[in-house]
Amino acid sequence: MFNLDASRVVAVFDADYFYCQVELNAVGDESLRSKPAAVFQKHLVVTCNYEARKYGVGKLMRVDEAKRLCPELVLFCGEDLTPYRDAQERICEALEEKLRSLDEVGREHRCETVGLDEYIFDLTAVVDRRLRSMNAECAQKGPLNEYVGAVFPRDFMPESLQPDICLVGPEEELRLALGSDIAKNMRDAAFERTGITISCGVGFNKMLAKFAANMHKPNGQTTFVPTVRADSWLSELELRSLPYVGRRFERLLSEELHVRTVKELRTRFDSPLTLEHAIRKTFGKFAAVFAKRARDIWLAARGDFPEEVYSRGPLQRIHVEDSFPGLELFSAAFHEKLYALALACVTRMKHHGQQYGRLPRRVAVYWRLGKGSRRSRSTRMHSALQAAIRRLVSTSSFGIIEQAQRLLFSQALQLLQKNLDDCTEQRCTLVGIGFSEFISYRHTEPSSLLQSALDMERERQCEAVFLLPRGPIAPLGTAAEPERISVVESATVCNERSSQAVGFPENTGSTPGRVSESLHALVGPDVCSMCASKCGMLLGNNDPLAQAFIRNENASGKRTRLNTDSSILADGDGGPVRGHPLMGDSNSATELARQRSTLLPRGRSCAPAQFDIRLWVSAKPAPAPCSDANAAASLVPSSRSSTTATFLDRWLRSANFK
DNA sequence: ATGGGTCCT
DNA sequence: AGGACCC
Repeated sequence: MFNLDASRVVAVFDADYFYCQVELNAVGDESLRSKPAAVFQKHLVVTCNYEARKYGVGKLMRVDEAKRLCPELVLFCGEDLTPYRDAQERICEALEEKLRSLDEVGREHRCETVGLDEYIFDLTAVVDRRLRSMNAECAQKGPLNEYVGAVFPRDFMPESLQPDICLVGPEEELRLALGSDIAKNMRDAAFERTGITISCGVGFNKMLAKFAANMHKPNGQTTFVPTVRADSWLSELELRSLPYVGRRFERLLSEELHVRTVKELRTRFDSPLTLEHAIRKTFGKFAAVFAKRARDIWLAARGDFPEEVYSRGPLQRIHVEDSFPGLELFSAAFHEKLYALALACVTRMKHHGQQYGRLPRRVAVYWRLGKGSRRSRSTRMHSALQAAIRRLVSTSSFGIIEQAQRLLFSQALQLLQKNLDDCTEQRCTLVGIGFSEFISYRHTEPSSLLQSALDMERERQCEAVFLLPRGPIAPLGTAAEPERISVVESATVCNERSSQAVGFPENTGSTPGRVSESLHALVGPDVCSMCASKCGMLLGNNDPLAQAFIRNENASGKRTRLNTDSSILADGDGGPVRGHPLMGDSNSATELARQRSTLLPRGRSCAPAQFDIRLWVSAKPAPAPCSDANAAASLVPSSRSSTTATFLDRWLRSANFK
């Protein structure tokens, strides 16, 4: 029986026959749009519209087969994903903006994307807001569960069976219904803006919402209501239908544990631990990997899937590849492919860099020999290539793109030769080039981060909120600032990846000299001095770190290194740090520096690359009743949050981030 | 399979 | 770097 967490409402949006819809929208010819159509890559149909499906055309079918089934099939080549990425961007924006407009307090919402055509939103906050105002306004009217769109299982199961029994309370059902209304509005908004139809599922978690999204396609919407019948529907599924059960996992579960269906898994393992132990005992070298999923799978088999909705983070890799029947390594044709890929990769990098202010540090090559698996090698970019990409992104004159293309081609070729020169003339069936390990040289995120901080403060419902894309972060300085909302900004230098891995406190020990050094090396003096001014403004002139940084910049203008924490300590005058929202009024500068220096990981060289701004909002619950009324009053100054808000508002205006 | 993506080990 | 997962 279901025993699921019903505290969230999640919507999964799935654009219908996505590539094909994008292509059909792009052609002017109205009459073409009603014809059977498909998008192919190489010899495969990768997606097709419902007209084509009537003929039996399907995904991953060979093009010749599809043509045979449907001679008048309209075909589009979809090997270049640019138009689909553009469409994705516009759909995401439309959905996100609509949700913000539906939110009574106008908060920003970021979706999670899966592939290019799937968008997932956590609607909980908006739904709960609505519920509260409904309760306030019309508590008398009684619950009105007006679902928008279809409802599973009610609308999908024969009526002849006994009445179904819902497994959650009326308020939970109402929350789903509110979610379905919000989702419908979002779909309509996206269609108006982009002309793309989207199917949608609403449920208490990503898994149930995804099941629902697949139930009424195309251009349909379904809400998954957990009922007795829904539960038995779920129990009949094959394990492969559960999230994270792929081909390998399915095979191991079947061969080693003899479970094939959700029902079998439910009855065989009465707790996540028994499943985990069975996996560890029998899965051999895969034990470690799949044992970790045991709890998720066990819960998923019961309709519960606690995984949160991840907001879309920055891209981790930009990569282009091409496959072919077989090309002799390092032949002229092979070089031509590689050269063309270099152009595609550099072009993508240019757009991404200009839009998000990011530059890559590593370059990778990918290849496949014969029927083997895809291999890869990566290396740090040559400085000439780095410089070329930097110019590519920050200037607009012609000729630069070709130079970047040539430099990328040459380093990719080198990398391939180093690893493949002793390879005896095998057929190469795939090559690819990619950039990774990005650094930011300009801020596009902070303004939305700040907006979120303001939103959160208005809402006051969070105990602790971190505003990084992902990953747990321990609160900083909570001991020193109990029972109030505070906003902390900090300059951080770190590689984007390690910043996510390490989290906030460790990286707070930024050493200004390294900021300066790496910024100079990466983006040149112009951007560097811009960052310097922002840094000073952000940290406030009372911050010893900022002072040291600015002094360092002003005095030398180049890479003098202010490298040790002790030098920062020495810079602190020990006086009170006033006006710094982190420290309040009671902490000394030396204390701040001490905290930071102890937080800095010893001997850990995380290549200082990114200059980043982090915000930290924490709203502690009211303190326990205090017998001393004066002491209580001093702990919780009611003006504090409005001071913070004012500070933030001012900051937002002055920062002038775009 | 295609041409991408993600995260974890 | 490779291998699991996702579309």
